[in-house]
Amino acid sequence: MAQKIKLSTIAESLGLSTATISLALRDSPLVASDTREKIKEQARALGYIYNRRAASLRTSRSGIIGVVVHDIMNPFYGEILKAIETELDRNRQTFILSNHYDSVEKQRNFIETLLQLGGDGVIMSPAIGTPIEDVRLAETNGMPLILVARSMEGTALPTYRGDDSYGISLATNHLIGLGHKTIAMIGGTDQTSTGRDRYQGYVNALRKAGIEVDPELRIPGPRSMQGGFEAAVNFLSLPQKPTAAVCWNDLVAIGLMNGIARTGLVVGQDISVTGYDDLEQASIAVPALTTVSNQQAEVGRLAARALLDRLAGSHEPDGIHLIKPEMRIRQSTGPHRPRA
Amino acid sequence: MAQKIKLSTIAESLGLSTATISLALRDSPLVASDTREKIKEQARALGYIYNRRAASLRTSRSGIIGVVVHDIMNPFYGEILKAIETELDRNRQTFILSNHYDSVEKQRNFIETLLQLGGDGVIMSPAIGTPIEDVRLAETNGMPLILVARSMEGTALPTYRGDDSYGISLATNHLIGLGHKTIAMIGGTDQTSTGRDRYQGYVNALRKAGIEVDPELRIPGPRSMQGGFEAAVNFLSLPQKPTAAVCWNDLVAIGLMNGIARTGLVVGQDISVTGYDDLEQASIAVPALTTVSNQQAEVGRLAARALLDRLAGSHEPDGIHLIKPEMRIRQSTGPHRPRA
DNA sequence: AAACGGAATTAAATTGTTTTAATAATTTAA
DNA sequence: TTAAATTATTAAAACAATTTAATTCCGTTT
Repeated sequence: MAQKIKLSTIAESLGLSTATISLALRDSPLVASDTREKIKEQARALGYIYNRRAASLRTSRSGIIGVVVHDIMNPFYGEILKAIETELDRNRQTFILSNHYDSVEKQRNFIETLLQLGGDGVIMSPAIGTPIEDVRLAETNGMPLILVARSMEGTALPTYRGDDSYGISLATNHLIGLGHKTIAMIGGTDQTSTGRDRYQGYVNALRKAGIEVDPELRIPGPRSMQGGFEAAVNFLSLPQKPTAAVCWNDLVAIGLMNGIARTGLVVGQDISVTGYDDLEQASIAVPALTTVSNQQAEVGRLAARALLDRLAGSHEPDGIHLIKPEMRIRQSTGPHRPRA
Repeated sequence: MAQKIKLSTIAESLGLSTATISLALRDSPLVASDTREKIKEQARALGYIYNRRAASLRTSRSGIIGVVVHDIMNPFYGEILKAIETELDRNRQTFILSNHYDSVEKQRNFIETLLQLGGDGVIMSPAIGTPIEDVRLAETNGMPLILVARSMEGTALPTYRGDDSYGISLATNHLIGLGHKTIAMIGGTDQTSTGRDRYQGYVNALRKAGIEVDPELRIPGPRSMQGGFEAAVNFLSLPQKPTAAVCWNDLVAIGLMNGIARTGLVVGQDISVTGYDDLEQASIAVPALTTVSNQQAEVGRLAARALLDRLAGSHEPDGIHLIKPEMRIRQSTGPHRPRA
């Protein structure tokens, strides 16, 4: 409970001014190197703690960057966040994390809080239905904004995400190549750009192969393991008797596989299933999941880099940057075999 | 890029002083209610943004609470975090989240950053080997600290976690009750309090049942799905031919089950497996996982509550608060059947 | 000895809010 | 009417740093 140590405490104890202390602690060449050392030593000895809010009040730079995504517990975002964290850490920026759970209001609250704290910038995966004003709010207050994983219509904001349409077409083509003709698409929503892109990729691949698109084979649903698990029953009782499923993501795929396994059918033989994302869990699942690597780490890294560059003054052109996904073939897919 | 709107901007535009504006915006009864309304309206119209760092410089309250755990991507912590988030949100506190990945240095950096930002308090799940000075650092600078999920020897800090010893003994007793005698314990470490407690619970249950404890049956390892998956081979080739495994947590258990399934053995019949935590995934796994609910949500909520209460001035007694876990019996465990 | 130049240090203004004590304006009581 | 009490508003001093322009202190050079 000793009184707070501040610049002036150090200054007085050494018979110097706060200006000198401030400069010295930030390694300014303006102060003689031996004084500098003496000051740093004293700061350490006294247990001085730099007061960022006082500093940032003066400099209007806080070193805080906000990151808001749908759900940090979702491993897909988790991997992106890890990459962002690494990149920001390396540049000694503090980051504040939040979920918006697709609530526009929660997202706006976050942006407001960040503005109040003097945040230097935001990386966000916009909530479904994000109004353009919320983006403006950040911008007009001088807080640059980068989008990640999802894009937003009607803005020219710098955006980093996987090429979903291409990625899903990879998975679909893989199944077509194995002889499957009745391929369902499980999970997810059409309310996000990602959703529309993924569905489009699936449709495109089928069309190109001359397979007719049957809207009944699209089973939307939660993007979670639970969602996939619950979709299994619907999927298996479709009158079209699909022999393969393209899933929204790995979580849905694993849930679906578990659901199918409960009925005694063998995934990879009776039914083929593909995932999306290539989470850590994908290679461990039983059977090991054929999926598409969405390059989360790269997406996150690029987004963070883009923000840091912008803060450093460089002004790269805005626009959507699509990262190319890659196919990972494992045991959950196999040659077509008609269903009983 | 219009100039910053601050209290004085509003003050001038209305011919009042900043003092009045400041008071009005915070609903002080000192200012007449019609002036108050006029001021709020004007603030809205001008797009005023409250500058928290200026305010907190004056009040030395920032509204920021730090939370640092081993790994936010780990669903176990995820569920705790979600509960903390809910509770803090409700009290309009901003929270800053970080992983320490059991690096004492990363953890200390976090504490320091938080101090610099004027954080009001910290909730942490201490990294393995956290030195007492790091805790003192927070305390001597007036930042109260609450431990969650793990405890720390030699401190009387308020701590909220599950009763691990009791929880694991529930699982072990369940297996003993099914007739199993050779029960391995898979995953985790003995370097944390949690680790020691869990091992103790296992040992106690065996002893009480008159079963000799064989240290060879303890296979420590990473607390991840991958860890469990890789432990499967070791587990199955133990000369003692265990028929059951108590796993560190659900992730390890699911990994282990997957590993076992790859060899053709059937979990729940040939081998019984228990998890710990009762994650969402547990009930979906194939077979559905018998596990122990660690009451994460309750643990997180209580920890957040404790911190908020402390910040509000109440001084509840310190010490460890153990939350009682509960058994969830599903299909991954079954009656003893000797191995070939 | 005066003038100069460079290096090291500092005075003082600034950042945007909160708060206390003081003042001004209004109402009530005597 | 005046004094007292109440209500509304504000001046000015914090809070802890940064930064610019000014100052002091040297040793050199003329």
